[in-house]
Amino acid sequence: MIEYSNQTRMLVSVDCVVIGFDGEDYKLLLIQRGFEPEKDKWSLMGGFLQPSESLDEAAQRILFELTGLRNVYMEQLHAFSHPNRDPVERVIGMTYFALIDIKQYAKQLCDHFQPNWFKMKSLPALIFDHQNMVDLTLKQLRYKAALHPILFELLPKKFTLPQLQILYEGLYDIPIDKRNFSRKVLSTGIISRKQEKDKSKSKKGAYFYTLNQESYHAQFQRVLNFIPKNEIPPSVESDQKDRAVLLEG
Amino acid sequence: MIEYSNQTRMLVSVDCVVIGFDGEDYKLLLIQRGFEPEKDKWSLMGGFLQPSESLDEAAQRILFELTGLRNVYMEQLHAFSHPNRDPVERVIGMTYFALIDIKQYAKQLCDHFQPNWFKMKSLPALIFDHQNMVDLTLKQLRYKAALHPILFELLPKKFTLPQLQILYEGLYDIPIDKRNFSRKVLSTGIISRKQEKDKSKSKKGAYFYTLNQESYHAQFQRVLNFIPKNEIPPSVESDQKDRAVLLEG
DNA sequence: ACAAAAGTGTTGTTTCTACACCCATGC
DNA sequence: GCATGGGTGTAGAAACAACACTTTTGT
Repeated sequence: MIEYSNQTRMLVSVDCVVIGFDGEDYKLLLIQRGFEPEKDKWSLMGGFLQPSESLDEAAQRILFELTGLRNVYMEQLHAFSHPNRDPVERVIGMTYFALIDIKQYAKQLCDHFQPNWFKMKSLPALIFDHQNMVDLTLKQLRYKAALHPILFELLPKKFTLPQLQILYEGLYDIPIDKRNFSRKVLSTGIISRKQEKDKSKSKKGAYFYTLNQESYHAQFQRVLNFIPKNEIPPSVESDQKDRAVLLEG
Repeated sequence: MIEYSNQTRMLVSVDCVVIGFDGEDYKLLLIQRGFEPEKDKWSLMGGFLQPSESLDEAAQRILFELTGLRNVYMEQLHAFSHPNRDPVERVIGMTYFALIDIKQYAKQLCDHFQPNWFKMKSLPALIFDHQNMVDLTLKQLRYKAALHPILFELLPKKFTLPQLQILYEGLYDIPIDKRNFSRKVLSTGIISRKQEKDKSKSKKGAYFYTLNQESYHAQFQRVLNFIPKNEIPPSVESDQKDRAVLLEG
């Protein structure tokens, strides 16, 4: 048999929601769409799935082509499939999300396509249903980060406890008690303190920490509790796949 | 513009992992594939995405066509996309999973296609990558059920605490202390005791309970803890989307 | 009367939250 | 010397796990 008869074939796009954190705000990486329709409007990093690649491979390829980044934390999130989501023709939109160290990106920036960071709180209008993809990513991120140490993916190799705390406070838009927070994080053993201090933000300076890779991977499956239970946002439902894959370039 | 040029269109299939529980064992609903290749081999409930329907709609349609069931708990799980996963041609496999009350199904059984229940522990060989889909579903179910009261979807309207406990014990293959278990479950307020008892399994009889819909939906987002923390299987990673949608037929 | 399953309470341990002061430094 | 942000400890409350006996009733 050569093919299935009487069935409709359709395009499959991969759209990557690329999230960064600059120490203060969550940022989203957007690009100006290079072709019609909606040419020059802001869009997620996207492209069409090619015949010889899997979705994971396509997501990596697209991210690399548009940003120059590899070896980034990435997950398949959800398929958006409304028949008219793309006005041109039927396109199934597979959403992936990526968490990246924004400074790492600054180095490797491939600005041929001039992607741009926008503050998550003030995004421009996005094409098609891309805003839905972003919304779902944030929901997923809030859910997952409440249970697993995923946010470390957004930080540079060396980071401080105050930085980490701001990261969590920003995601849930809540204040967190620093004593309880540091006790919880340190008790897991996933980070270790360095001699060195970051003096850029205070006179006293804050100790740098680094991730313990082994402990990090071990803890990843465990259900943690960095966020006070009552603060886990009710909008966050359940659901999840398990696929925390560190895609390898 | 009429269509995107120079891009490859492909088939999209929807495959439903339909899970039931008969009071003792987890069961999987399989069907004998109706067309070549692999005709008459055991397969998940599947079909091709049609031009006018979304994936959610396709999943509902397929489940209904093959089993006669509507209004069933269903989630989009993951897209399987290896280029050669179907030997005939490129097909993107969208996996959904459904949890159903097996007795409800017995009533509404549409046996035109003769689907068959198999014990999860002794499945026949499945076509293509369907076993991977089942494996991922179980992983997801174990993860999610440890945090959210999702397993109630597998029980009939009226059920007993011993039944519920067997359901949890079976999923994780662990024994659970019935005193702690009942205290935890009851303290959430998601079920209420009826006068009536189930005397089919003991002389003394076990009280029937029913779900409190309001409380159930309210609790659904909360992170629960029916399973002792150390028993949450380490194989279960993180990841999830949030999409606990009760698809409406 | 006894076997089989259902139901229920207590205790010690751990984990959580709430909360306030001293420290180090650059200016 | 003082303002700024960084670091640390304790105590009361809540949640958890471990554990064993009594109840019901069909035979």
